[in-house]
Amino acid sequence: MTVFEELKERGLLAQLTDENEIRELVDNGRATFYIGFDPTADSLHVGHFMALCLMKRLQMAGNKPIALIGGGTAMIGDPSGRTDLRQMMTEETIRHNGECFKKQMGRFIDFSEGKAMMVNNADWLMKLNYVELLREVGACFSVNNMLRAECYKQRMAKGLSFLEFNYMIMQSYDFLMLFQKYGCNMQFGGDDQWSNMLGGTELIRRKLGKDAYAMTITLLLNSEGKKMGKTAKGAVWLDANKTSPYDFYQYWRNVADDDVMKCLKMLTFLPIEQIREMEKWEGSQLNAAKEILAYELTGLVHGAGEAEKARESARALFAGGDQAQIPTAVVTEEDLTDGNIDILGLLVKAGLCGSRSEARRAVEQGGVSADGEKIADIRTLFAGETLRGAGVTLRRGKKSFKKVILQG
RNA sequence: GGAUGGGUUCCCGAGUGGCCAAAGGGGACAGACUGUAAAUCUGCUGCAAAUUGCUUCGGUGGUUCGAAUCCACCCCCAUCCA
Repeated sequence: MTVFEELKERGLLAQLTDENEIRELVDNGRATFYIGFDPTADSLHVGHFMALCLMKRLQMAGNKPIALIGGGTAMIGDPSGRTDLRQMMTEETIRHNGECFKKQMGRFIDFSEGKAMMVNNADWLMKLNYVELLREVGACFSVNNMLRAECYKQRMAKGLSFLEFNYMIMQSYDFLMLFQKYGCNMQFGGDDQWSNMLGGTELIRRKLGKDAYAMTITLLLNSEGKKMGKTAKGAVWLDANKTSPYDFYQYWRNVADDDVMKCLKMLTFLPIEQIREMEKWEGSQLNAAKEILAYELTGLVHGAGEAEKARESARALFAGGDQAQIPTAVVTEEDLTDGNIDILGLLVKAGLCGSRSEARRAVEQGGVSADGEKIADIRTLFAGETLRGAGVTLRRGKKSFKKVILQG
């Protein structure tokens, strides 16, 4: 099976400018392609992960990836598919975020010896001259066409600033620069980037009379049509400090039945034959598929060791077993009053509840237990000494656990 | 620059002097049922030393015993006109 066929089989491809040409280039390792990542946060998230996986697959097939850090485009903010304007970020934040991105990407993509490269569009965008740009590039864009672009649709109702309107032009200019500098003949990105990407191929055709190609990756939506990798608390991050390996594991362990196979196909590197076998599973058997999915992804992002630990913790908590791997929180003497700490304070300290009020409700509704014993009284006290050594395993609801240990 | 309509809690959205920590819906959280799934039913959803107190309705001042609600100024958004 060729790379292209595999990508297709896995359902990763959404829109392509020229399927045959792209298949040719990609299957023969002749593509130099780029994917842009705007450093809008200090960590990559699941959405970026899909793109990185695609990069890796294509790299393994001999194509050359360029990871573009959008240090310049982040100064503007992509309005595509957004309902409101992004918060403007300072140059300093953007630079910091860019550095974080760089570090994380190095773990997925091999940047050694010309196998891949990383560039930052701040290098050329920041020094652009306004009038020059308008004459060189602005003349190639039709406002009429831009306004028709799908990516602005949502914003036409709520309002779109001129700043953001220019995003497409910046991204198109990136493609032109990469084409000229590095012979980059292809751009990949999320499906919401389609209009922006077409802007680039169009610009290259107009300025240079040459063909370049664009292809989008299917947005990973769950069965309810929402973007995956988002929780109520925000994105599922790849940085272990922002989303712990255990929480990351649990996110995938808990996907809906209807979404497991799709995730396995699109996100893991398991052989497609093996996934096809699993497709026959149904009912509670799917639970096993979810465990595989969670284990595989945690392994890819945090390493096999962490995946193993997360799986053990989960099994321990849900199936009863070795509890050594449960995520822990630490309290100190300062958190004690007269040598004790009450259940509400403990829940808050453990990070299981956001406030004492919330903790109170959790207890009152019968959702809290310590070492397997349900806590019924909100005034329950824990002597500091009982938290030493093995500590106490707190549970809130069905799925939130924390082991609390007293230190110092 | 002018006219009109707006800004309410995580989101949508009601509320136009006290009965308002603020209807209703969504989401989230918890309970029952389950397979760590979905659906369904129930509870719950500002903070706290918790039958009470404190902070919140774009911002700042003011009127009033009392303001999300009235007044003044300001900021922001949409629509139409220029």
